[in-house]
Amino acid sequence: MLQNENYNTDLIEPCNDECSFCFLNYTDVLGKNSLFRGLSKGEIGEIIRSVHHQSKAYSKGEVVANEGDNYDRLILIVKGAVVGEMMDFEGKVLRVEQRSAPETVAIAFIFGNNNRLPVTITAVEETRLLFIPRDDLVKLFSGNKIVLSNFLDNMADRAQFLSRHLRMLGLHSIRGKIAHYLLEQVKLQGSTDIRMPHTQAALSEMFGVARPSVARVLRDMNNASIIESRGKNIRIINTEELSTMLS
Amino acid sequence: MLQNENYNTDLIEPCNDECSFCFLNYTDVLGKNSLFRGLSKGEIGEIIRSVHHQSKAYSKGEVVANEGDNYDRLILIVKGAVVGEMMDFEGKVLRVEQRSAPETVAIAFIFGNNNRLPVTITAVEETRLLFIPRDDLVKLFSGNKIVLSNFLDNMADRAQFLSRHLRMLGLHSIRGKIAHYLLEQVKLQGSTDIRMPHTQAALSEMFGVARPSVARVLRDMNNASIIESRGKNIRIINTEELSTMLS
DNA sequence: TTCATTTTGTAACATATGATACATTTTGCT
DNA sequence: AGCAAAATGTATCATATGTTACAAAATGAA
Repeated sequence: MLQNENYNTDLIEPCNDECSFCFLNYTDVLGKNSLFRGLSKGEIGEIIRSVHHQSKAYSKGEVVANEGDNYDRLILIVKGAVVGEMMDFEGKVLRVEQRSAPETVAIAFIFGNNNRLPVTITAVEETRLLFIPRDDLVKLFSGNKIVLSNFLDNMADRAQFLSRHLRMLGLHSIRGKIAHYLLEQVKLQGSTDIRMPHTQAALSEMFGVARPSVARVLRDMNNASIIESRGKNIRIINTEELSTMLS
Repeated sequence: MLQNENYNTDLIEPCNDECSFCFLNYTDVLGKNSLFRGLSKGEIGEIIRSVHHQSKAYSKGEVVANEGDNYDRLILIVKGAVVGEMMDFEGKVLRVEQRSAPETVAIAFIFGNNNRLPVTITAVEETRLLFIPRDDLVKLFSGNKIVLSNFLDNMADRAQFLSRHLRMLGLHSIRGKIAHYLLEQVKLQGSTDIRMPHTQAALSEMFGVARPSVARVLRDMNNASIIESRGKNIRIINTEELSTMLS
């Protein structure tokens, strides 16, 4: 198992008072992070300046943190994207979520009585993360009701996401999962002509199924004239039929 | 679908200043709720007295709230137990969790941008619940750092639970799920001679599988001399073999 | 103790999905 | 444009699981 050599568990030293790197480079993207919604750039800059924090770059494929690691800090994505995955010892992967700048990472697990990371976090492209330790978060909450409120909203949104994922995994067959995914993409892309943003391998990891089984279901939907697919490009022909697969 | 006739969405009127019913009857059980860990009974009584709240009784089988309902209050179980389940339109059920006094209910979903209940909550025995609206919670947090800290821990614990459930549903076959359950019961009951606290029907709903399939896997484990089962009474014979099913 | 209800056990068959292997097509980099 | 790597497509067979029905055993209430 990869050792956590990049994820320092020691207290993070703050940048110096003139840390122009963080202030100048990150307040723009942090301003778009829902944790700071309702705050001005000046206020965000003041927050970054006043808390311990660390900025670190990761290359594509590099592990940020491992499943089971102690998790007691806030991670903000200021550039790039990461994926969170659960794995068993036989190499099977359950891909939970990909998060991109300017979002947070695994915000729901910072507190609690057994706050260990339930997923392995890996950079999927050149990525830069900003770390803020939990104690500094708590202080921040004391002094800033807006950040606390935003934090509670963020945690709740993550719990909602986990519940939806739970529902999809526990109530649907492969066909139901794929139908759900396609309908969601139709909604997101605003058209019945969509291009899947995930490979079939990624879909199989999201749904906990075998990759050739995903291909087979897509082919069967083709043959049943429910969709018309060419690789990642898919035209939905029978939206209602897809919907009935979700019942 | 059952109408939500018992779950008033109007602002909850507080008990009067001499609400002996709540103070005398509930501070004992509330004192055992992790939300109030670190507080004295006097402090808890003062909290209950100062927030809007409502107490309501439910009979066995009565629906407390439906999946999809707006969810903007704290529910504390002062007596009895409830179950949270997801359902599709064909009657398939995914049982997420049963919660008992003195625990909270669905604490992770009170805040957020789309705070709808992801489960239907039903009383599984004679049950009494205490409701506190979200706005009063927010005020409580302002004045009490301990309750805020406990609340964040509670939310994080629920997120951990959802993640473990997600992992179990997404990475394991039926055999893996049952093996996991049996090993967990061994741990909880402190013996390899256990009595399943759930019926096979309940297990099938927890795992999202068919009830006769649960029976078949248990029989197969019997035949393979991994367990020795008589109804709900199970003796684990080959703990290592069960463990390998979780890899 | 009795009895109705609930739970468990099981069979038979159908369907779904996994596993493995490999060919073909697409994509991204140089 | 070319080429290597990644992704998709597909076949075949095995295994897992669902469905339906019904019998037997266990449980809880009277």
